[in-house]
Amino acid sequence: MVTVSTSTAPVRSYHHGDLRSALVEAGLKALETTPLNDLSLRQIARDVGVSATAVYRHFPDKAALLSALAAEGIAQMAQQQRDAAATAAPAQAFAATGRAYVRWALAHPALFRLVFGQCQEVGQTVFGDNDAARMLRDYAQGITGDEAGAQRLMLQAWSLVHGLAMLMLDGQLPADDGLIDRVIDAETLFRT
Amino acid sequence: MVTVSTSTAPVRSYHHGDLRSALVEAGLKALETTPLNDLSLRQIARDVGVSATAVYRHFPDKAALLSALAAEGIAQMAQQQRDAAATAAPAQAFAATGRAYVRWALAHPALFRLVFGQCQEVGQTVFGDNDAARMLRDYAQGITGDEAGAQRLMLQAWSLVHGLAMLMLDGQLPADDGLIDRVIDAETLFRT
DNA sequence: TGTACATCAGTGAACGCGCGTTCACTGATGTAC
DNA sequence: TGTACATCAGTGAACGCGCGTTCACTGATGTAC
Repeated sequence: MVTVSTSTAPVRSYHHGDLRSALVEAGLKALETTPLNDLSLRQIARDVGVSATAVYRHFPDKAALLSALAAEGIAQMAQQQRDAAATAAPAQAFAATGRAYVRWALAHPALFRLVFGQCQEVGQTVFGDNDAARMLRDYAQGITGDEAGAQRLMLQAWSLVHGLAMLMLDGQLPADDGLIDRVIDAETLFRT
Repeated sequence: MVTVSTSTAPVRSYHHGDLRSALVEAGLKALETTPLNDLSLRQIARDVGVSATAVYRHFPDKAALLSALAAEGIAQMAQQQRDAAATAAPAQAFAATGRAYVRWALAHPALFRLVFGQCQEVGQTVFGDNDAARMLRDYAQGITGDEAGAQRLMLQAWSLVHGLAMLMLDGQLPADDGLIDRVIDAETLFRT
């Protein structure tokens, strides 16, 4: 990350914008092992090999750095869902997207919490302006016919997968892949 | 709470066990307005009018105090669900229990998070040894016939209400009573 | 009924901790002449 | 091709904060004789 420098001069090995990316990358990496509440600006700076104050050249405050991490998380999650939908059989696409949601949450617990966490300025409405969401909406529309029914189906599906993810993350349910498949089951779920 | 004492002697106005109850009560009250992460042992002691160290006469550490709060929360929540199930028409009891789950979460956000939160030693498996859970299991059994189907239905229902509660608490969905009713709808949900 | 004593629920002072953030600074970089 | 200079991304020291917890203590209570 940081080139070795024999002088005591400030490290200038980052081109414009590079430290920002490095901080985001380090933050995401830290979230793989550190609970969200324990993630500190100082630790991220340390991981990158830079003073804590350097962060303030690129983010107005800690919340802004977390926002950047959340944005990255949302993008990653959406990508994974799109992939899952694309590789599944059409009739399975809806359920496959839901399973991808839960699997992503289990693979990135702290980032998942950050994305959906209380931080008002971060999460906003995660869905709605999203390719995956549009695809799901179309799918729901196709099942139910009417728009109100599609809206309801969307909310039920989102609640279901979000709740399953949370219960597993919090240790209320075993984080078991088979269990995910059983709960998110296109055959028995949301028949109309 | 604390009787006025003119001397500088330690306040001895609590009979045996009373300070413990007072601490739990103050903790629950604090959670009505304080986010879970901001709840401190010192603040609870201050609210009761007692030194922070006095807490250690009744709880080995902060986690134990939080455990006591969580236990109280679980009991309250179960009671509310039982009431909801009892007053609903039989065909509506399942859905009514789910709505009570979400409404309780919205009414006690921080306590809800504590109950289901990451704290391993606190939450354990919240359901399973619970009257309400047994009632729901019987109900699910009646709908599906087979045991595996009942198990699946339980998990789907729990995930749905838990997810809805979380999404509303985290500001991803409006905390709207009508929305709860629309999403947890016995007519359209979990048909078999 | 008095007295000696063990118990134990309180006390305030102190500890170390890591945090987010501010401050005045330094020195490499790029540009204008 | 040199030189003067503005810019700005870094620096380390310092700030105040509130926390959970430990410590030696104090003094009211209840009991045994």
